[in-house]
Amino acid sequence: MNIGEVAEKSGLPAKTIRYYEDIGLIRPLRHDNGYRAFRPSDLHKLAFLGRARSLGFSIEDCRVLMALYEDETRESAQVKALAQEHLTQIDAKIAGLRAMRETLADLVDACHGDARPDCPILKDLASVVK
Amino acid sequence: MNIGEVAEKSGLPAKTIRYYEDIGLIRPLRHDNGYRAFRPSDLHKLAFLGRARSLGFSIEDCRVLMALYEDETRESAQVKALAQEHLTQIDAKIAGLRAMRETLADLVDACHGDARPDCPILKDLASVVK
DNA sequence: TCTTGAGCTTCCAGTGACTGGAAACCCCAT
DNA sequence: ATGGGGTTTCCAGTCACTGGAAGCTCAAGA
Repeated sequence: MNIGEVAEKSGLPAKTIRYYEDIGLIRPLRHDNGYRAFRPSDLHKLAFLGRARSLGFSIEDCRVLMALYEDETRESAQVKALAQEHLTQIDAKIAGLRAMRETLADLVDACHGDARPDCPILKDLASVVK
Repeated sequence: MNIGEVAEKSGLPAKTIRYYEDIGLIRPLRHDNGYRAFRPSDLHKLAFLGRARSLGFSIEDCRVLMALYEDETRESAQVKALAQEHLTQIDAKIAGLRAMRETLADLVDACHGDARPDCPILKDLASVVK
Protein backbone atom coordinates (compact mmCIF):
# COMPACT_ATOMS: atom_id res chain seq x y z
CA MET A 1 0.00 0.00 0.00
CA ASN A 2 1.12 3.53 -0.71
CA ILE A 3 0.81 6.30 1.81
CA GLY A 4 -2.40 7.70 0.32
CA GLU A 5 -4.28 4.46 0.76
CA VAL A 6 -2.96 3.99 4.28
CA ALA A 7 -3.88 7.55 5.13
CA GLU A 8 -7.42 6.97 4.00
CA LYS A 9 -7.76 3.64 5.77
CA SER A 10 -6.19 4.77 9.01
CA GLY A 11 -7.82 8.17 9.02
CA LEU A 12 -4.44 9.82 9.60
CA PRO A 13 -3.06 12.51 7.28
CA ALA A 14 -0.14 11.40 5.12
CA LYS A 15 1.94 14.12 6.77
CA THR A 16 1.30 12.60 10.16
CA ILE A 17 2.20 9.13 8.95
CA ARG A 18 5.52 10.40 7.63
CA TYR A 19 6.08 12.13 10.93
CA TYR A 20 5.39 8.90 12.80
CA GLU A 21 8.00 7.21 10.69
CA ASP A 22 10.43 10.06 11.41
CA ILE A 23 10.11 9.56 15.12
CA GLY A 24 10.32 5.80 14.82
CA LEU A 25 6.77 4.74 15.62
CA ILE A 26 6.51 2.78 12.39
CA ARG A 27 9.05 1.42 9.92
CA PRO A 28 7.40 0.85 6.56
CA LEU A 29 9.41 -0.82 3.79
CA ARG A 30 10.28 0.96 0.58
CA HIS A 31 9.46 0.22 -3.04
CA ASP A 32 12.25 0.45 -5.59
CA ASN A 33 11.01 3.88 -6.59
CA GLY A 34 11.44 5.20 -3.05
CA TYR A 35 7.75 5.16 -2.20
CA ARG A 36 6.88 3.82 1.23
CA ALA A 37 5.48 0.28 1.11
CA PHE A 38 3.06 -0.25 3.97
CA ARG A 39 2.21 -3.74 5.13
CA PRO A 40 -1.11 -4.55 6.77
CA SER A 41 0.76 -4.61 10.09
CA ASP A 42 1.84 -1.01 9.50
CA LEU A 43 -1.74 -0.02 8.88
CA HIS A 44 -2.73 -1.84 12.02
CA LYS A 45 -0.15 0.04 14.03
CA LEU A 46 -1.26 3.34 12.61
CA ALA A 47 -4.85 2.62 13.51
CA PHE A 48 -3.71 1.71 17.00
CA LEU A 49 -1.81 4.97 17.22
CA GLY A 50 -4.71 6.98 15.91
CA ARG A 51 -7.03 5.48 18.48
CA ALA A 52 -4.58 6.00 21.32
CA ARG A 53 -3.99 9.60 20.26
CA SER A 54 -7.72 10.19 20.07
CA LEU A 55 -7.91 9.10 23.70
CA GLY A 56 -5.37 11.78 24.47
CA PHE A 57 -2.32 9.63 25.08
CA SER A 58 0.94 11.42 24.31
CA ILE A 59 3.23 10.13 21.62
CA GLU A 60 5.55 8.76 24.28
CA ASP A 61 2.64 7.01 25.94
CA CYS A 62 1.74 5.59 22.55
CA ARG A 63 5.25 4.27 22.17
CA VAL A 64 4.95 2.48 25.47
CA LEU A 65 1.46 1.21 24.71
CA MET A 66 2.60 -0.21 21.38
CA ALA A 67 5.54 -1.89 23.04
CA LEU A 68 3.23 -3.42 25.62
CA TYR A 69 0.84 -4.45 22.91
CA GLU A 70 3.59 -6.30 21.12
CA ASP A 71 5.03 -7.78 24.27
CA GLU A 72 3.38 -11.12 24.93
CA THR A 73 4.75 -11.16 28.45
CA ARG A 74 3.23 -7.82 29.47
CA GLU A 75 1.18 -7.56 32.60
CA SER A 76 -2.15 -5.85 32.23
CA ALA A 77 -1.31 -3.95 35.40
CA GLN A 78 1.31 -2.01 33.43
CA VAL A 79 -1.26 -0.91 30.90
CA LYS A 80 -3.81 -0.10 33.54
CA ALA A 81 -1.33 2.01 35.49
CA LEU A 82 -0.49 4.04 32.40
CA ALA A 83 -4.13 4.56 31.54
CA GLN A 84 -4.98 5.41 35.12
CA GLU A 85 -2.25 8.02 35.22
CA HIS A 86 -3.51 9.50 32.00
CA LEU A 87 -7.05 9.52 33.31
CA THR A 88 -5.90 11.45 36.35
CA GLN A 89 -4.30 14.05 34.14
CA ILE A 90 -7.40 14.37 32.05
CA ASP A 91 -9.43 14.90 35.19
CA ALA A 92 -7.03 17.61 36.28
CA LYS A 93 -7.31 19.29 32.92
CA ILE A 94 -11.08 19.14 33.02
CA ALA A 95 -11.11 20.59 36.52
CA GLY A 96 -8.88 23.47 35.38
CA LEU A 97 -11.06 24.19 32.41
CA ARG A 98 -14.19 24.05 34.48
CA ALA A 99 -12.81 26.60 36.90
CA MET A 100 -11.96 28.86 33.98
CA ARG A 101 -15.36 28.28 32.50
CA GLU A 102 -17.11 29.24 35.72
CA THR A 103 -15.28 32.49 36.11
CA LEU A 104 -15.61 33.36 32.48
CA ALA A 105 -19.30 32.53 32.36
CA ASP A 106 -19.94 34.76 35.35
CA LEU A 107 -18.09 37.60 33.71
CA VAL A 108 -19.90 37.15 30.42
CA ASP A 109 -23.21 37.13 32.24
CA ALA A 110 -22.31 40.28 34.10
CA CYS A 111 -21.37 42.18 30.94
CA HIS A 112 -24.31 43.95 29.40
CA GLY A 113 -22.66 43.85 26.00
CA ASP A 114 -23.95 47.04 24.50
CA ALA A 115 -22.42 50.18 23.03
CA ARG A 116 -21.17 51.56 26.33
CA PRO A 117 -17.51 51.11 27.31
CA ASP A 118 -18.19 50.01 30.86
CA CYS A 119 -17.33 46.31 31.12
CA PRO A 120 -17.07 43.93 34.10
CA ILE A 121 -14.84 41.60 32.11
CA LEU A 122 -12.14 44.19 31.60
CA LYS A 123 -12.68 45.33 35.15
CA ASP A 124 -11.93 41.85 36.41
CA LEU A 125 -8.83 41.47 34.28
CA ALA A 126 -7.51 44.79 35.49
CA SER A 127 -8.39 44.20 39.11
CA VAL A 128 -5.81 41.62 40.05
CA VAL A 129 -3.24 44.17 41.00
CA LYS A 130 -4.49 47.59 42.01
CA MET B 1 11.41 48.53 39.02
CA ASN B 2 13.71 45.85 37.70
CA ILE B 3 12.42 42.67 36.13
CA GLY B 4 12.83 40.59 39.27
CA GLU B 5 10.57 42.79 41.32
CA VAL B 6 7.99 42.96 38.55
CA ALA B 7 8.13 39.20 38.16
CA GLU B 8 7.41 38.72 41.81
CA LYS B 9 4.63 41.28 41.91
CA SER B 10 2.96 40.11 38.72
CA GLY B 11 3.46 36.42 39.39
CA LEU B 12 4.94 35.98 35.93
CA PRO B 13 8.42 34.50 35.37
CA ALA B 14 11.04 36.99 34.20
CA LYS B 15 11.47 34.88 31.06
CA THR B 16 7.83 35.34 30.24
CA ILE B 17 8.00 39.07 30.80
CA ARG B 18 10.94 39.35 28.39
CA TYR B 19 8.98 37.28 25.94
CA TYR B 20 5.99 39.59 26.26
CA GLU B 21 8.25 42.49 25.45
CA ASP B 22 9.64 40.60 22.46
CA ILE B 23 6.20 40.17 20.99
CA GLY B 24 5.23 43.73 21.74
CA LEU B 25 2.74 43.29 24.55
CA ILE B 26 4.66 45.67 26.79
CA ARG B 27 7.30 48.33 26.17
CA PRO B 28 9.25 48.98 29.34
CA LEU B 29 11.82 51.78 29.38
CA ARG B 30 15.51 51.12 29.89
CA HIS B 31 17.97 52.28 32.53
CA ASP B 32 21.35 53.53 31.42
CA ASN B 33 22.87 50.17 32.26
CA GLY B 34 20.55 48.39 29.86
CA TYR B 35 18.27 46.97 32.53
CA ARG B 36 14.58 47.18 31.84
CA ALA B 37 12.85 49.94 33.80
CA PHE B 38 9.26 49.00 34.52
CA ARG B 39 6.73 51.65 35.38
CA PRO B 40 3.68 50.88 37.51
CA SER B 41 1.66 50.89 34.30
CA ASP B 42 3.85 48.11 32.94
CA LEU B 43 3.23 46.07 36.05
CA HIS B 44 -0.45 46.74 35.69
CA LYS B 45 -0.42 45.51 32.13
CA LEU B 46 1.48 42.40 33.10
CA ALA B 47 -1.01 41.62 35.82
CA PHE B 48 -3.80 42.12 33.30
CA LEU B 49 -2.07 39.75 30.92
CA GLY B 50 -1.47 37.17 33.61
CA ARG B 51 -5.09 37.21 34.60
CA ALA B 52 -6.31 36.98 31.00
CA ARG B 53 -3.91 34.11 30.30
CA SER B 54 -5.09 32.33 33.42
CA LEU B 55 -8.60 32.49 32.01
CA GLY B 56 -7.28 30.76 28.92
CA PHE B 57 -7.26 33.66 26.49
CA SER B 58 -4.66 33.31 23.75
CA ILE B 59 -1.89 35.84 23.42
CA GLU B 60 -3.66 37.33 20.43
CA ASP B 61 -6.87 37.60 22.41
CA CYS B 62 -4.87 39.29 25.15
CA ARG B 63 -3.56 41.79 22.65
CA VAL B 64 -7.09 42.64 21.62
CA LEU B 65 -8.33 42.75 25.21
CA MET B 66 -5.55 45.13 26.19
CA ALA B 67 -6.31 47.34 23.23
CA LEU B 68 -9.96 47.40 24.21
CA TYR B 69 -9.02 48.09 27.79
CA GLU B 70 -7.03 51.11 26.74
CA ASP B 71 -9.60 52.30 24.25
CA GLU B 72 -12.00 54.66 25.99
CA THR B 73 -14.40 54.42 23.09
CA ARG B 74 -14.72 50.64 23.18
CA GLU B 75 -18.12 49.04 23.30
CA SER B 76 -18.58 46.39 25.95
CA ALA B 77 -20.25 44.28 23.28
CA GLN B 78 -16.83 43.80 21.66
CA VAL B 79 -15.38 42.46 24.86
CA LYS B 80 -18.38 40.29 25.53
CA ALA B 81 -18.26 38.81 22.04
CA LEU B 82 -14.62 37.88 22.45
CA ALA B 83 -15.22 36.32 25.85
CA GLN B 84 -18.29 34.52 24.60
CA GLU B 85 -16.35 33.04 21.73
CA HIS B 86 -13.62 31.92 24.10
CA LEU B 87 -16.20 30.42 26.42
CA THR B 88 -17.62 28.42 23.55
CA GLN B 89 -14.20 27.04 22.76
CA ILE B 90 -13.61 26.10 26.38
CA ASP B 91 -16.92 24.30 26.41
CA ALA B 92 -15.92 22.40 23.29
CA LYS B 93 -12.64 21.45 24.85
CA ILE B 94 -14.34 20.27 28.03
CA ALA B 95 -16.79 18.22 26.02
CA GLY B 96 -13.95 16.59 24.12
CA LEU B 97 -12.09 15.78 27.29
CA ARG B 98 -15.19 14.41 28.93
CA ALA B 99 -15.79 12.06 26.05
CA MET B 100 -12.19 10.87 26.32
CA ARG B 101 -12.55 10.52 30.03
CA GLU B 102 -15.66 8.41 29.71
CA THR B 103 -14.13 5.97 27.28
CA LEU B 104 -10.90 5.78 29.19
CA ALA B 105 -12.61 5.31 32.54
CA ASP B 106 -14.64 2.44 31.12
CA LEU B 107 -11.50 0.80 29.80
CA VAL B 108 -9.63 1.25 33.04
CA ASP B 109 -12.55 -0.25 34.93
CA ALA B 110 -12.65 -3.20 32.59
CA CYS B 111 -8.96 -3.96 32.97
CA HIS B 112 -8.26 -6.29 35.84
CA GLY B 113 -4.75 -4.93 36.17
CA ASP B 114 -2.92 -8.01 37.33
CA ALA B 115 0.01 -10.04 36.12
CA ARG B 116 -1.75 -11.57 33.14
CA PRO B 117 -1.23 -10.06 29.69
CA ASP B 118 -4.90 -10.02 28.71
CA CYS B 119 -6.03 -6.39 28.61
CA PRO B 120 -9.25 -4.73 27.41
CA ILE B 121 -7.46 -1.42 27.00
CA LEU B 122 -5.01 -2.76 24.44
CA LYS B 123 -7.83 -4.71 22.89
CA ASP B 124 -9.79 -1.51 22.36
CA LEU B 125 -6.84 0.33 20.89
CA ALA B 126 -6.18 -2.48 18.47
CA SER B 127 -9.79 -2.99 17.52
CA VAL B 128 -10.39 0.07 15.41
CA VAL B 129 -9.31 -1.52 12.19
CA LYS B 130 -9.62 -5.23 11.50
C1' DT C 1 40.12 47.29 46.90
C1' DC C 2 38.98 42.85 45.57
C1' DT C 3 35.93 39.32 45.31
C1' DT C 4 31.89 36.97 45.38
C1' DG C 5 27.30 36.11 44.20
C1' DA C 6 22.99 37.53 42.66
C1' DG C 7 20.62 39.75 39.12
C1' DC C 8 20.40 41.31 34.60
C1' DT C 9 21.41 41.18 29.40
C1' DT C 10 21.10 38.79 24.66
C1' DC C 11 20.83 34.93 21.77
C1' DC C 12 19.98 30.25 20.41
C1' DA C 13 17.64 26.02 20.81
C1' DG C 14 14.04 22.93 22.33
C1' DT C 15 9.25 21.65 23.68
C1' DG C 16 4.68 18.57 21.33
C1' DA C 17 2.63 17.05 17.62
C1' DC C 18 2.07 18.18 13.87
C1' DT C 19 1.17 21.31 9.42
C1' DG C 20 2.27 24.08 5.25
C1' DG C 21 4.84 24.77 1.38
C1' DA C 22 8.54 24.31 -2.13
C1' DA C 23 11.03 21.74 -5.48
C1' DA C 24 11.59 17.64 -7.62
C1' DC C 25 10.62 12.79 -8.89
C1' DC C 26 7.30 8.98 -10.35
C1' DC C 27 3.45 6.89 -12.63
C1' DC C 28 -0.46 6.49 -15.62
C1' DA C 29 -3.55 8.06 -19.17
C1' DT C 30 -4.27 10.57 -23.20
C1' DA D 1 4.89 14.30 -25.23
C1' DT D 2 2.08 16.18 -21.90
C1' DG D 3 -0.64 16.71 -17.99
C1' DG D 4 -2.15 15.74 -13.50
C1' DG D 5 -2.01 13.50 -9.35
C1' DG D 6 0.68 11.01 -6.02
C1' DT D 7 4.96 10.77 -3.79
C1' DT D 8 9.64 12.20 -2.02
C1' DT D 9 12.69 15.27 1.03
C1' DC D 10 13.61 19.28 3.53
C1' DC D 11 12.80 23.56 5.83
C1' DA D 12 10.00 26.54 8.39
C1' DG D 13 6.15 27.74 11.27
C1' DT D 14 2.73 26.92 14.92
C1' DC D 15 1.86 28.34 20.44
C1' DA D 16 3.61 30.14 24.54
C1' DC D 17 6.92 29.72 26.62
C1' DT D 18 11.43 27.49 28.89
C1' DG D 19 16.36 26.21 29.46
C1' DG D 20 20.91 27.25 29.05
C1' DA D 21 25.21 29.68 27.80
C1' DA D 22 28.12 33.64 27.89
C1' DG D 23 28.81 37.96 29.48
C1' DC D 24 27.69 42.48 31.91
C1' DT D 25 26.23 45.12 36.39
C1' DC D 26 25.65 45.96 41.02
C1' DA D 27 25.77 45.76 46.11
C1' DA D 28 27.83 43.75 50.12
C1' DG D 29 31.46 41.70 52.76
C1' DA D 30 36.68 40.64 53.85
